[in-house]
Amino acid sequence: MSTEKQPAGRPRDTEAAGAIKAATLKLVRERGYGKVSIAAIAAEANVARQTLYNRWNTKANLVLDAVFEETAQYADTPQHDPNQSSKSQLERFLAQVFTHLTENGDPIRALIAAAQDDHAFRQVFSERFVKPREKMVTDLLRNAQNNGEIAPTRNVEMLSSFVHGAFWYALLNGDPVDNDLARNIAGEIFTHVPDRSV
Amino acid sequence: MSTEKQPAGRPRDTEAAGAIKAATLKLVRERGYGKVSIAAIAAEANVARQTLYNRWNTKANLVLDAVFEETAQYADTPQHDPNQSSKSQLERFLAQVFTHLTENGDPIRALIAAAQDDHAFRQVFSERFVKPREKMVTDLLRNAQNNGEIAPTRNVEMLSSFVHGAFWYALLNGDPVDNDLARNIAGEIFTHVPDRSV
Amino acid sequence: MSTEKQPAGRPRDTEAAGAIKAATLKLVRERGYGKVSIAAIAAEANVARQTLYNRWNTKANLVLDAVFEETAQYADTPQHDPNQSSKSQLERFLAQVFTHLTENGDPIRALIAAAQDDHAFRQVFSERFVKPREKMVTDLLRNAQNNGEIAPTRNVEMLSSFVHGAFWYALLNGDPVDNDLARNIAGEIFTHVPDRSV
Amino acid sequence: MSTEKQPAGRPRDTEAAGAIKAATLKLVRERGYGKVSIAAIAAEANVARQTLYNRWNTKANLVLDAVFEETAQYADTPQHDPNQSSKSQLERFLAQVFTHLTENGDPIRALIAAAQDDHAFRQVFSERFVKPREKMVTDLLRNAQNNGEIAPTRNVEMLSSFVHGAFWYALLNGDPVDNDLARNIAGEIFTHVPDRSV
DNA sequence: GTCTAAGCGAGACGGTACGTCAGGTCTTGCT
DNA sequence: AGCAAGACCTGACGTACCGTCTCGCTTAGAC
Repeated sequence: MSTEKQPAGRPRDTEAAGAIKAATLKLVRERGYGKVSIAAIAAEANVARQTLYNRWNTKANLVLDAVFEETAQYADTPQHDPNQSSKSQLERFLAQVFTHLTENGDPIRALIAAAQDDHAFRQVFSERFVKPREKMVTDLLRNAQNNGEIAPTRNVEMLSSFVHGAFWYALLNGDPVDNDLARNIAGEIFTHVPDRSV
Repeated sequence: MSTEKQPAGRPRDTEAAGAIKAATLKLVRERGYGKVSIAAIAAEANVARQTLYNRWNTKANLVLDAVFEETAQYADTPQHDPNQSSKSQLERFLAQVFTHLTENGDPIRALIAAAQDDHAFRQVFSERFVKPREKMVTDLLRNAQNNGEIAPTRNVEMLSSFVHGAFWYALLNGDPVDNDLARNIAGEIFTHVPDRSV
Repeated sequence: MSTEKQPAGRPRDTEAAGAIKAATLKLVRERGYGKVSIAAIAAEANVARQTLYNRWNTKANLVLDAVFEETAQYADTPQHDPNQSSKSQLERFLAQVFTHLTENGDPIRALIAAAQDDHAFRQVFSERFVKPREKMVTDLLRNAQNNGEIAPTRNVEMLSSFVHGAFWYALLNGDPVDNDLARNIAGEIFTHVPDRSV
Repeated sequence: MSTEKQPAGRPRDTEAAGAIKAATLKLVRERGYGKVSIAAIAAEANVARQTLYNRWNTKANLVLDAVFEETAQYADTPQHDPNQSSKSQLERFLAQVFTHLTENGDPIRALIAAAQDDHAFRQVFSERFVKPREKMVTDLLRNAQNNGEIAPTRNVEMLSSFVHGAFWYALLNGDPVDNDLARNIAGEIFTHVPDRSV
């Protein structure tokens, strides 16, 4: 039972949005963000150029939406599993993220790049994409801290920054973002645990 | 007596290159990378557009050169000073880098952005800009490890990644890159080893 | 008691047509034909764009109707008045037409312009607007010829052409279309009368 | 020996202007003014769209130039020939003009139409196209008046208006503009003076 | 009193053209 | 051979209209 009344006028083509996002991801993956024109996306989606402008005011916002949709599934907070060490949970979470990141590396790097040129877009990108992912890791680490897997003196926010920073750094510098990296990050974040005595 | 024979024809205007780089930095700082056209740079430098193309094939390369020149002074490996803890050395080094980074935030973020769209440029940028800076930190940390300020089991490369990743992450997300960040990074990297000397 | 059966469905809004025509004339007079969009007319008339398309298939046809309505009153054949010379009758008729023409100069010039681009419209425009007015003058002149006010050898159709041509020419070239012109035209058409002997 | 110094920079492609004008005339004749886009002209002329914008700011101005060039040859004042009656000279002049007019009817009607929407353009069109032609006829008629072929009481300007008006009227209403019209116009202008020489 | 048919307001849609802007190349005369 | 100047080709941009369409709602006569 929907309480939302349909607005006046012809309703938006329900398939268009999907087709456009799909076309966007496809082309950006194939050619790279900078080499994809809005006209090309519209053509690929079999949609008028204006239709696209009706919904997104910017290529960056469009790509953000497209990637975001693809990505939404990975945005669920990883379940806390008392049978697994936090280290292993982090590693598995990162591995999963990295898989997606490797597939969509180009669009995502393009988004980060686009965000550098447009303050407003950076806000949105941060709000919708960056912060939620950061929070997941922070939560996981805080949990670990509560469990004693991380020393109480550590700054979890900074550790979370280390985690994200490490793979952003790799991603943006063209270094591989893979299972090895996931293992190394997790290993180094939790490595100090034995150091409890110090 | 120069051993280099002057090539035929009019020699290059020795002042042009400097004027162009200065104009580039000025405009990019004022308007942001994406809103500066090559024509605008040439005009600002009182130089023909072609003169610019004679020297750089790309806006990105030009900005890279411009920033690089400004930046060269900060690229010296920090001297190892046995009277200071490595933690304190790292913090001071980062603080110094961050000062420069804050001034030139926009051009540098633009460079990182530009690198995402152009593989070749990413190589050059990495080679000339990223790797040298990374090495300084890695060296510093390795030194600390040799001194016992970092446990021998730690992965210094990954720690270095953490350091750089952390401020890239902050930089690219519009978070402040300041002395606080420097302190926090250094603090968290060296957290398990009390800062004896201070 | 109307013999026309009302067709099924909701009847047309009786006020819409009038409002649209009024809005059309208003806007065309204010901005000029070329700078008025159909959407603007619909907005001005507080009517949906489609309502407009339900009644006219073309901006030109709409303007034609709008001007035609305004103009219908001037389309009555001037009464033959035996107490006035034909010359004076022509002059008065032209003066009357010119007054209206000066008020509605822009829409009418726009109609003539529009007619140049669209053969079908030119037909309609000619049939509904041009020919009737031409006939009035031709009739007046023929009458004058019968009265001996114009030599029997003259070609009245061509003279009528001269009359209309003269003020079209003035109208389209931005020259004033006023009482002076009316007097001059009438004067020159009837000037040869004394020449009867030749 | 040209005193004009070449301006700095790459000189304009000398062939481009001609090619563009030729393409313009060709397309306008084929499709009609309203159905020719600037892009189509550029394509037909094998020239970049921008090149066209570099030289003309408006389709109307471009067509004006194109037609004007084609037309310049007809702009010479007809020589006064004492062996021919002015009536016959006028008829021959009109016949010549009408031939050109029939060939280029569409572009010229389009120019007249375009002039109705744009005040500035109407000025230019009048100055460069209309007035010179009007003057030729006026001169011819004045000459005839001096010769006694037209009564001294006649208003030559108005007669000239009749001549031009008559064929504009025919042209704009889709009536034929041919030798018959030329003969009729000349005949009616000179009607009261027997054409002695013929 | 429902049913059916059409008009209406609103606004999305596929198109076409517009004028602008930027990038990178080229072609002049001058230095 | 470099330089200033500027034209050229290319291609993308965002905007404006056009004429058509598709909704929900309204307004009538027909059943």
